[in-house]
Amino acid sequence: MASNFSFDSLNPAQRSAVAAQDGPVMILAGAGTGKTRTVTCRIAHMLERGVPPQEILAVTFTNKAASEMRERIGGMVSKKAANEMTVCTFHSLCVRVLRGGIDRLGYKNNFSICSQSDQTGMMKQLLVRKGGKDEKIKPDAVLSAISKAKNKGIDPADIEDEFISILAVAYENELRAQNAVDFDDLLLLARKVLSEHEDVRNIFRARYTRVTVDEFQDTNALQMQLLQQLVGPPYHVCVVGDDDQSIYGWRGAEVANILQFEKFFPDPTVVRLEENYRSTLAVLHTANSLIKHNVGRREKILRATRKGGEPIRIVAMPGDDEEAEFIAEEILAGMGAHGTKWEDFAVLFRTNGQSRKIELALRERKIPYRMVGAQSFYDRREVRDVLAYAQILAAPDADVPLLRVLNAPPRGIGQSTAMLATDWSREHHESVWDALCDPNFTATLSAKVRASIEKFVALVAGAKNRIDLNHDNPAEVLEGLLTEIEYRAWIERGCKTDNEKQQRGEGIFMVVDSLRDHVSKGKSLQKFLDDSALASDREDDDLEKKQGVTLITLHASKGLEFSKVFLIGLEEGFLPHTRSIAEGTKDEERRLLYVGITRAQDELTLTYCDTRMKWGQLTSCQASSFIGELDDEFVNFTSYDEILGAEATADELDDFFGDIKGMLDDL
DNA sequence: GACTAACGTTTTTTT
DNA sequence: AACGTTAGTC
Repeated sequence: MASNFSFDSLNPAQRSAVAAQDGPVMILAGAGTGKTRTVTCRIAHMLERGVPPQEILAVTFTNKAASEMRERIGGMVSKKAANEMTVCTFHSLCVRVLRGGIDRLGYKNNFSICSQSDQTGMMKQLLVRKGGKDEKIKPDAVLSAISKAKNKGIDPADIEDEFISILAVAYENELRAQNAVDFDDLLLLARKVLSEHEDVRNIFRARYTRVTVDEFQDTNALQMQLLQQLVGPPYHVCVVGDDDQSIYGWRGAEVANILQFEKFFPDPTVVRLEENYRSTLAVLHTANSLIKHNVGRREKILRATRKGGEPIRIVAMPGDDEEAEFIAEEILAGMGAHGTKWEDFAVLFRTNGQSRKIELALRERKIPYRMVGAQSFYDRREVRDVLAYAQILAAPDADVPLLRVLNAPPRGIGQSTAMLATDWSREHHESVWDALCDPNFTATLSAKVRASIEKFVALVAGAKNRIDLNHDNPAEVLEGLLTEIEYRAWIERGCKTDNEKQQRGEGIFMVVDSLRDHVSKGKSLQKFLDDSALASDREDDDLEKKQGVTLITLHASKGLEFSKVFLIGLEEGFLPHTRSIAEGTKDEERRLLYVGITRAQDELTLTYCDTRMKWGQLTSCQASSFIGELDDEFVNFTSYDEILGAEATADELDDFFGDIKGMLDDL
């Protein structure tokens, strides 16, 4: 097989990772150590050795990562081989398992997947129904508790908190009644099918003889169990990750998977990639000095291949306004250097709310910028509506999407009617759709409402028949339906600005167009809905093609790199975040800062403020205790005033910063 | 059933 | 400060 990579381009550690082809392998890949290159080379080598591409499975965390990996391998070996491999997320792998085998667990094979917003909608209703109004608890909090329980293998009925348990049981019943599964169920049920049905398990074990898992530090307990079902002896499994970059513990990621890998697979070959090609020694030394404060990690020290570098600046700011001004001015000044591009700069922050002032300051100076992952495409109202229409065309029994569009646009079926229909459906153990179709139910309503319901039922049933019986193009049917109900006109009426009008119109168009695209590739409406439910919201090319300074949360920055990084708001309460201190997860906050620091290739500036506007109120802030943990060999302490040339003798400044450093050390 | 006014809330985010 | 939610009114 033709291949386009050579061992010569790899360092010894990377080479041994590529060479370790058999049995369990764990690659501990520190930040910037050429992880992706190593993994793709390893798979390319696998193909070169004659492993059939169909037998290779690579699991990633996001769809984006999956397509990137496929592309890179395609660049090294043949495109054909790359396309014959399975590269996907855990969840889409599970959909593959379940679309074929879920009937063994008593579900119908045309189950629908509950998205995040579907789940929240369902839980909101359950809270109302179960009298959760007085218990001041939010739907998302309940769902997160249920998710954690599911991941730990706890039965909903056995959840300790009684009220959560009641809700969890009701939630499970609700899903079951709608023949729907949530994201956790995908993993849970796939594991169940594989563990309880030897024939299914053997099919998959024979199908995939070589398994690679990327971003292994982000996997949860359930994903680990699934992996164990999927991989049998002789355990040709390779996991890649970095425990120091585990920042998703709050949503169930188990660092234990990587810390105790040998417990799950026997005698693994462990390879450490510690040679960093990304950052200067100054950046790396500072990052190392921070992460050393975490206990119970896989000991590894990143070595810089790039010596020296600009010192790290830690800048004290009087307030968040000055912080924003300062960064904007620094970017302008930095652009003076020859060959510098806007894309070289990134501003990293802990919470999305912190970006606002930065945005304003950049906009004032006409500095182009791109916000990563702020408003997700699939959270947009019109997108959710149109998808809901598509969902009920595929399966009208899905209550959540049905209720969503029942009166959007308004057609005389309001909340009270929706309530009656829901109650009726529960009493008769059927879906809301069934209730709407049931003359016994509609007979209980006023003639006016009955007429509205009949019209709606005819509308949906008609469209569905055109797809199912007539085999019309689902995209055209959906578009026709939207036109008929004048959906777009209704949405536009609710817009305040022309810009918003255009945005919403585009959203509608994009969903329909995406469906049309799927259909043209021979995929079903069902497949389109699966993909949409599992899609990462990073509305792909759009953001990547955008030019400008990057504004991004620390979480979203993992895996990226920038020449010049500003990390703002290094204050106690933000980083570490108040809530994480309460939850006792300060280690993870330290890793978060570590991830942020290691994004920088050349220059790094950390800032903190004395005061900050918080919820419309001026509050005073304290420098983050993490600052005191940084080794100061390559660190330059300074302040807004000093940089702006305020009067101060060198001695005074030394004393001042000596004091601050002393105070921080005492913390 | 639709519209408006007061109210309360506010970490990170993928599947 | 800004957003979404809810309660009250027409």
